[in-house]
Amino acid sequence: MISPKPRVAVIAGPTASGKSAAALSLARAEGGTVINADASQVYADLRILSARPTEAEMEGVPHRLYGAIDGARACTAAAWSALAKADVGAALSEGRLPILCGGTGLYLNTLLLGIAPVPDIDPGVRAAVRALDTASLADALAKEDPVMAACLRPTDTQRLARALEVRRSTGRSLADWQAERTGGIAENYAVDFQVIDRPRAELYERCDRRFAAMLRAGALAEVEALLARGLDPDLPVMKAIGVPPLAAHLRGDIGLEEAAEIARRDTRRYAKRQQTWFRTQSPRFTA
RNA sequence: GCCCAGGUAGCUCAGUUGGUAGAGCAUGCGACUGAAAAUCGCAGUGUCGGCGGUUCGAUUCCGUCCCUGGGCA
Repeated sequence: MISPKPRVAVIAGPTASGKSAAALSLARAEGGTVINADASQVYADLRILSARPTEAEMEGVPHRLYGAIDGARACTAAAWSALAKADVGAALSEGRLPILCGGTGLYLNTLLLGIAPVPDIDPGVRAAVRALDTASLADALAKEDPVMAACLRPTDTQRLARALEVRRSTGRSLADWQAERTGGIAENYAVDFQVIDRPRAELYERCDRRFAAMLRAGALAEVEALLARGLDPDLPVMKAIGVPPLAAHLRGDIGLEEAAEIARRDTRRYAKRQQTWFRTQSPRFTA
């Protein structure tokens, strides 16, 4: 006797495509709980700049993982996945439809398909690795893990650092770890995966308009408050789109219009990357 | 009206001691396994302001005209 798998909805797509609105209407129609799948919207410090839905918009519909993590901490794909997994289960046990909504493809793939079961990295190792510059990372990795070094470009700072910290902290190559993927939930559910997209020009226009609205809504004050915390500039919150240029403006380094220009540009680039991701990296589920 | 500085890729500019040109940014395409709104890769484009002249050959030298900016009147 096979019981039908519970349904889990996923609404993915590039930024400013209208995912949140789509998730809301689905949630209202079917009694759902919206679970954030966006790497920046998880941070409490980024309400405006991450385009988190407002209290008024969320009215009457349970929302999870929006602003759930303090900006002083770095979320990760696996950490988010664990939280989301719990919220999916909780929603189902309440008889509600879990609706994963967001634009971070890596997070969604981690939750749905699993990820290499690499243990936590030793903090000392991590600190030492991240202190290295790109060339040193490439050199070190070539010596300590030639297999991974061959897989990566010698300019890809972030992946080089990840590969090196894994090798040093676990004694195994990341290539070995990645041969395995664990923790994916897709098999246990009927995944209703949909990508919301729009023509490039229209999407870019929406991005531009939305950034102007963010400024009107107090984006500068949000960045000012963030800066006042004196956090490590390498933290994800500090690197979210719009934060670096607005911070530069608040420091008096660039004009507001220049800062806005950079933020709009970065948003457009990001939207493009997301379109490529969802086109080529989305899991295919057959109903 | 005169003098000076410029007119080269969508933008800002570099360059060619004469052999039809290149960076950055933008744009397009892509990669993506624990920082992913991150990190990284690839690609295209030009009547080199117009018209003449010199030359085997002019975007480059000369003349002239037009346009822009600045200065002087």
